[in-house]
Amino acid sequence: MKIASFNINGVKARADALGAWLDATQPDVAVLQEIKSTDETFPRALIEDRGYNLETHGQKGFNGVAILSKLPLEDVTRGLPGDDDDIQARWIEATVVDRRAVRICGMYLPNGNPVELDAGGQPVTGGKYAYKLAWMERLHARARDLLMLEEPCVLLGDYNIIPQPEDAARPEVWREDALFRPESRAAFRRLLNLGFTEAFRTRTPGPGHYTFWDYQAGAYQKNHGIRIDHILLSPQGADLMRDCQIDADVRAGDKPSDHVPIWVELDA
DNA sequence: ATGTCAGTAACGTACTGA
Repeated sequence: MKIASFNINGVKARADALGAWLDATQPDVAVLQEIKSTDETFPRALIEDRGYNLETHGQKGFNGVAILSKLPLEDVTRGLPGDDDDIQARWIEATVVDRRAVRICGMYLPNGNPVELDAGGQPVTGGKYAYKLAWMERLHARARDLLMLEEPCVLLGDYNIIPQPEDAARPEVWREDALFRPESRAAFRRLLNLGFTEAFRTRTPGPGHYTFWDYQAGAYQKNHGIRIDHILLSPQGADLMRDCQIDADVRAGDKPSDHVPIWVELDA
């Protein structure tokens, strides 16, 4: 079972690029982020005409996530638990059953910029950085509950976290950014420390592997990228891993997203 | 040195969020 994540930066603006990638890569399951579309205005035919089932969790103008799958999507839930007042569309879950049942959790983790800290160095309440860190607390709680099921589970998407200096071409540029601040990286480590495996790094160590390049200043041509899209596997999921790759060449296509897909192949 | 893009409100173009 090939399971992919792709921040497409606007599904309606990305019809050609998304269609071409689906045709070329043929994932069994894919999660999308930043669809920037409501459920009603999502271009469903783009997905369904290729034989995929589709579940969306959209929002007008920004954010928005979706899951598509060649097999049926079961037990679909929308929204990250833990804050009923949070209206941002950033989380969707579904179960896909082939030889094994796999729980798929697609996320668009908050960016968190600008970083606003008070005189004591604490994130300012109501600010975007505080929202990011609070969202990661809720993610930790959900991830802990999912681990207790002791089943193959995949948490994937745009984490908006640069885990280590080698995950940025120029880490010094990101030092004070919400994607690389110590609090953000510590929250990501706490997630891993629950017992999840970061799929890409079990197979490909070292610098130079990125999933995002800014549209500005020729970042892709200079390979000034960052690795912020990740796939985390529960222990039962990690047992099944066969491969994990970043489709970096997608960034060189026509009208590309600023992110590229990352995928994992499970023996499931 | 600078450099972009998608979507909104609204039909110009400034604004938001990345």
